[in-house]
Order: sequence, then structure tokens, then C-alpha cells
Amino acid sequence: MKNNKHFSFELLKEDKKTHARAGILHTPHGDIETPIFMPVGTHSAVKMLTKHHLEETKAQIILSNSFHLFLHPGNKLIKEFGGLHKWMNWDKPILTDSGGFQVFSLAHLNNITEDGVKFKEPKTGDEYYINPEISMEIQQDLGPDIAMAFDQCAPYPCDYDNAVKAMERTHRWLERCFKAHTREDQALFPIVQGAFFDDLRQESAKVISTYDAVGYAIGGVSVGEPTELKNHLVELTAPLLPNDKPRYLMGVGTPIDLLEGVKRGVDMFDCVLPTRNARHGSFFTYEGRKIIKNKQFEKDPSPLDPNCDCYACQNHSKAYIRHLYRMGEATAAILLSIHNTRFLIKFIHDMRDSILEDRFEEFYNSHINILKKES
RNA sequence: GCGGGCAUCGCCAAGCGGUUAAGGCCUCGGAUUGUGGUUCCGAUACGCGUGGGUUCGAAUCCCACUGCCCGCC
Repeated sequence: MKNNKHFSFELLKEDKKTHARAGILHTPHGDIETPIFMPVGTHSAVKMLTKHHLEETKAQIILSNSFHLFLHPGNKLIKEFGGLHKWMNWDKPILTDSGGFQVFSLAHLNNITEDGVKFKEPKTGDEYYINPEISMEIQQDLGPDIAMAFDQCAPYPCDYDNAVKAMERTHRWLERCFKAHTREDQALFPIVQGAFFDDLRQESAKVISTYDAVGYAIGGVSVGEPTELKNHLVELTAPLLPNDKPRYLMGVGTPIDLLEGVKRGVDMFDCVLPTRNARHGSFFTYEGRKIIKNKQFEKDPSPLDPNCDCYACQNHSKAYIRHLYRMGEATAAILLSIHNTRFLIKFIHDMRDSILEDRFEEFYNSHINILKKES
């Protein structure tokens, strides 16, 4: 995977006062302007959004899941259709998660050994097995631009011994992932683990940095820990990863998380929150997260956020969307999903502009307090 | 006019003499971070149609009244 000619990362600007950066990641399916937010499309669909909606949010890359696609409809079927891009008719970049996280967070009765993980399919109870080689085979069948290493995510809280074991196993699995990964038109990102111990995180960052990868990820966060702890850990870890490569903070996050992450040198984020929150009736605004069912919006003729350019905000009032939500209309979830997804993408793109124009700190300060106050 | 039945939170409704009157819907709040696709959690009756009575104790038993429902004339 050395000097992969299908990928390159251009670091356009590094903020002078913080660790924020702006860049472009070139991939086989197009460029990604970083920092970037990636909507999550677990089952090869971003929930509630059609391709048309997704394009309107100006998503440049989306994430999908090996774990779920392996179970249904099976990576071999998607391979027969020419890979994920053709399968879902999405010609921009795609990143797939390895299945590591899902095996630990979703599958009940999982049984982990040095070789891999045996687990039961949540709904049917059927038994399956994934290890580093199988994860690589799945992801190479699916054919996303970026594949992720098969790692072991430690829970929070986690004692030191178990954190060490999970981290060391992740490193051994990483070696196997790189050996099994042969597709040159696909990048493989290694992942930092080490739970919430500074020395382990530092060690892990050092170990994965020895691999010549297109980009590097920080995993094992947003598993229930306090925000300050997550920020501390990112602040500690990000600078230890190669400066000339994109850094991906997995599973994050909220508007505040994006702001804090970018400030500490993170370039890529993904999170289920915009679409899950939408289905559960809440929406992002520059004044914090709000809940559409609240009575205060009963007669509110204004859009979800006055500064948003999304389809929902350009066409509908809070009162209307609240009514749809209360009636159980799927359109409410669709409109809120469009808004939340566009909100994060626009928010981080505005952040990028501020970095390019040397005013990131100003941007940070002008948003962080009001977001914190309202959230 | 006579006989019978019912009256418990905005709605439906359990309770049939004994601690703080179930539950559901609605309402109001809150959760959610590499997604188990309308989810999960919490709050809300100082009172059981009204007035008396029996009892140590009554939404629960008795009487009257009021309202609604069903028969009969």
C-alpha cells in the first residue's frame, strides 16, 4: 500500500492558533474537502434519504457498514452488482466500517478469540464469524474507496488490563488486515485504540503510524464517556498521527464535537445522530439542538433554522413539520433528516472556509458558547 | 310516569371496604455519538357526578338528588 497513486491528501491550510486544518483528499470517486462530515448509510442507504436528498445536502462521501451488508444482502451479492457504488447508484466516495465496532456493540453473545469474533445475528440468532481476513474480503467485495481496519473497541469504562488486551489485539489484527488487503484502488485506514488511558493511546498512535496508510482513524470514542475526556483524548492523539494525512474521528458527533474535533486537528467525522435524531424528532440549529414536538413550535411559522439553506428550511415551517411529526407522518423524519444532515455538512464546510480565511478561532468562539449554552 | 343500568385525569378504563387510586391514549419534558428504521425514559387525579349516612376505615356499602343510556306505558 505504499505510495498509493489512487489517493493523495493536499493540506491546504493549517490554522496558526489551533490545530485546525483544511485540505482535499483525492480518491478514485472524486475529491473530498476536509474537514468533512460523512452521513451514515448502514444498510447502503442513509435512512430516510434518497440519492436525490443526499445530493442536496452536498454530501461528498458517505459511510456504510460491512457488518450489516455482510449479513444482508451479503457482500457477494453486492460484488455481483459491481460493488457498493453501482449497487446503490452513488458515484461519489464511500467509506465502510470494518464490522469491528458493530460486533461489540450490536451482536449479542459475541465470543472473541485471538483469531476473530463469533457472534449471533441479532434478529435470527444465526451464528456468524468475522476476523481481519474476512473483514478485508467483505470490504474488498463491497469496494468502497476507504476501508477500515478490523479493530476491537473497548467499552467505557474499561480497566487497564482489558484496555491493553484490546489495544494489542487491535494491533495484531491490523497487521493481518494490511496483509490481507490487496486492492490498490481502496485505501485502508488503521485505527487508534487504547480506551481512555493516555499512555495506551500514545502507544497505539505510534504503532499505527508505522503503517504507510492514506489516512488514520481514532476509534473507541463516543462510547459513553464525558465530552471533556473525549476532547482530551483527541487532543492527545491527533498530533501523534502523520501530519500530512487525514485524521478520522470515528462515530462523532454533535455540532460541538465537530467544532472541538476540528480545533484539535481532526479532518473527518461520521455520526448517526443527524438521521437518528431526525427520526426521534430533534433537530440541530446554531442555537443548539431542539425538539420539534415541543409545544413552543405549535404556531411557529419560521424554518427549523433561519440560517439553513436545506430543502426543509427553504420550504416548510416548524409548525408544519411539528404537525407531521405528531401525526406520525414519515415526511417529518425525511424533512428532519435532510435538515440535520445538511446542517452538519454546512456547519463543517463553513468551518473549513474559516480555516482557509485565517479566522477559525473567531468562528469557534462565535459558535461554541451559544451551542454549549443551549445544548 | 314505571322498571333497570351507568357515573373514576382531556379520552378510554382497572378497582367491588383497608398502605402513597393500575394501565393505555393524549399532553408536557428529556435521552440518543464507527445506527437493532417511527425508539427509549420521566412527569401529570390532594381525588373517584353532588349531598348525606354506615364504619376504626369508603371510589368501593346504604339513602337522596343530578345527568346520561335501555326497556315499558
